Amino acid sequence: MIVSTKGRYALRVMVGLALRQDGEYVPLKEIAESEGISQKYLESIMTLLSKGNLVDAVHGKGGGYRLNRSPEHYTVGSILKLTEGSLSAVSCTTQGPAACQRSECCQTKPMWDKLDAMIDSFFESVTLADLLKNE
Amino acid sequence: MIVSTKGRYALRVMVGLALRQDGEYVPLKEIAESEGISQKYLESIMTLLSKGNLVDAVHGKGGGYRLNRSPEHYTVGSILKLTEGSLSAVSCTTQGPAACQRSECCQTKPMWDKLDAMIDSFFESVTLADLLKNE
DNA sequence: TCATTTACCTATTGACAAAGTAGGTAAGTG
DNA sequence: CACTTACCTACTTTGTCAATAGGTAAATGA
Repeated sequence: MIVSTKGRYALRVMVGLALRQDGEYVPLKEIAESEGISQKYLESIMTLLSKGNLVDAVHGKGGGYRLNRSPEHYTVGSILKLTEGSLSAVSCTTQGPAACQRSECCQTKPMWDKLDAMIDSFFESVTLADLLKNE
Repeated sequence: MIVSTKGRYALRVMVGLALRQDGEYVPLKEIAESEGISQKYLESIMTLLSKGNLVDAVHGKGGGYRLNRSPEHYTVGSILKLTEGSLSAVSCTTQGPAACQRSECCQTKPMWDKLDAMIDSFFESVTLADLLKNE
């Protein structure tokens, strides 16, 4: 599995927020309930999204989270890259040459690199707005 | 990560066997040493490949493993599917309807399905012979 | 036939990250 | 100033991957 729950939850939450773009802030508790995600676990995800400047966060009554731009300006890739460490299909391409001593002569590495590039461009080609179109 | 060491080792071993297609059987010990893989761990992988009928195995002196067809008749997909349980990028598309209750209404699922299909067709499009061409 | 070589089988361990839990602190609002 | 909300730090659980360990069965060559 390339994408963990963290990334998948993040994506679902972003879709959820995109559906209620009325300028209101949505409190974490409400998001967690409507998506059926543990409130505490979701906290760590929302903090990531907030620090990565994908959403605005406001404290106090009437506060919560909301998108800070329109859905077509978020790529799926930008969301996943923030929450997942790496989107690479294999570990040997991730951490530079240190990870695999054989990377120089490895007959399979070019294929992994090609796959990684393909996956990356796929995620960059899909926006939040595209996801909203699906039924 | 979508592909574990099991699958990557399997692929490297198959490439290694493809490079020495002289009809000789190559004992596990020799494969393990030339690839720098733990002998015992490799055992479990070779058993998979043998049971999946990707290689022939022969006991006793002069025995070992060898390919049972030419490299262009092995797709990377066929090798990885045998060693990896699933090549899916996310767990929610894998195990039928039991895995995710929201799969019916999930706005992101169509994207995951599309990605899985893309990855699958990529792996099916590459053969062992293609890997040998790379420098 | 028999010793050696080889593949095959079952179980266990260690390491590590993902997923979720718990409790407290700081900031902002009405 | 009380209440609501986000934010922070740490811990626990769980599960899978990777590797290890020790044995059994099959085949071969002498």
